[in-house]
Amino acid sequence: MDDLSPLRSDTPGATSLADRIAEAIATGEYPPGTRLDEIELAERHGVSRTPVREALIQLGAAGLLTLRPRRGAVVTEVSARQLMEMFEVMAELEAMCARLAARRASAADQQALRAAHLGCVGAMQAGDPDAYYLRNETFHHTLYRIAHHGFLEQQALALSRRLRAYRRLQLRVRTRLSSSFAEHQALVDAVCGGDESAAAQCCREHVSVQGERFADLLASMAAERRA
Amino acid sequence: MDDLSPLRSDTPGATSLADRIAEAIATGEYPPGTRLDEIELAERHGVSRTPVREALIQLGAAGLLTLRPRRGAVVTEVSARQLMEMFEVMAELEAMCARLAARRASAADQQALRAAHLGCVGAMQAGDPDAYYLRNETFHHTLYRIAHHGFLEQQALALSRRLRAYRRLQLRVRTRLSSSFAEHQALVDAVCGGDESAAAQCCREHVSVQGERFADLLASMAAERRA
DNA sequence: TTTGCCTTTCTTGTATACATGACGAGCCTG
DNA sequence: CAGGCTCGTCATGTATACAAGAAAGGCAAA
Repeated sequence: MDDLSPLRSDTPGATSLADRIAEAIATGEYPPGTRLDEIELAERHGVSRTPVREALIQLGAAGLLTLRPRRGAVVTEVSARQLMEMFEVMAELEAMCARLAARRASAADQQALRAAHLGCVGAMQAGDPDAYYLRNETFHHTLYRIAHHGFLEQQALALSRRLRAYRRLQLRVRTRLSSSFAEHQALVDAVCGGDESAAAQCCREHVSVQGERFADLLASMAAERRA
Repeated sequence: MDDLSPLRSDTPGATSLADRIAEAIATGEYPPGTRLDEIELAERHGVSRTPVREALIQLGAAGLLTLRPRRGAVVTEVSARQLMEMFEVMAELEAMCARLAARRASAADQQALRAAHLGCVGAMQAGDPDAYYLRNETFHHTLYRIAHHGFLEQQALALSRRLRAYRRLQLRVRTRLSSSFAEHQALVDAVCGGDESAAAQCCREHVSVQGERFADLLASMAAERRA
């Protein structure tokens, strides 16, 4: 579990209130459009409204919540179009990571990427979607890290967090897993082979495909929710 | 003046407290490393500590401030390396904007970009650095807008805000103005000519050059400050 | 019955009081 | 005299009280 925002808590064990709420959003406990009541959150977490408000503001700044003055906080609803756009930017950031990784990754870095990829494969073969979700996240985070570009890593992680709830929905689409594998494999090969443009292109396609699938899924879910 | 974060205030005239503090950071009133005292800010703005804290948290999430628990908020200090990295990501985002703009910009959009460019030229010829700073900002914001990609525009604006204080320092480097002009001109031509890759490449170079110059400047300023 | 206004209630926004941890000054000791 | 420890002071973190706007429900009039 990665913590929210650069201002990381001093005590590694204790996750911040904002993190816990973000986690609840990511897991779908608070679906998009859910209105978050400050008092309820305060009681649930055993604190007063003040820290709750501060957490909500943080999440609002991160884009996970939409705060309307005097009207409370709701989990940000993103349209299919917006989601596509977010995935497009994510693709570009990851492509930049891939390009840099192909150029800069050390042998150990390459090994880490391969290991993360194998983790995905294992989870896929075990047919464990939850494990795959986590392994896949690790794989992408590994890519960000081995680009050796601190700020880019931060930005990629931030956007990745914001898309987390939607990425989780990917688990429902069974066919995505195997095709995702092939795409990861190509990326690993390109990065380890030092082929910058191939790595970048791989990434763009991989994430873009995800974006399209998610947009479809979201649209169908929205229809489902209305029914 | 653009407002901070997607949660924009309801009353257009009234700038939020966070915006005012951000402005003070951008203008250099609070240089990097400055410690912001909650009580002092509260008194200065005629409010209590609560809204001040909320503003600080917002700015912390945006990256302008670094909040350490129990140790207060300081204006984020970025190293020359970090600054370079931020400009590199900015370049990539702008390149994406340029690529999209070259593909999607309408005649009116192209006209708007040309107009913004002429504004820069006018300010440059008038020898008014402050005006140039504003016109230049408008030019870039216009580019973001005519890419017709809402989320990308948001991201670009956010990073642009974060770099604002450093962009302002550009004014000191006299020679930047004229070379900046040529770069802008090339970008305008590429976008209006619909040449995606040329537009993107232009942007990357333009912003990267800025990044390098700023890194130099920052290093010299840091040395100056220590003396 | 429906529509518009008013009132009521509830939530958010702000202020203030209190608790707690950090930093520094001063003292004691080696 | 130097170094470390302790205590005091102050800023931050949290809780609570109060103010004010928004939404919902009821009442009256058409």
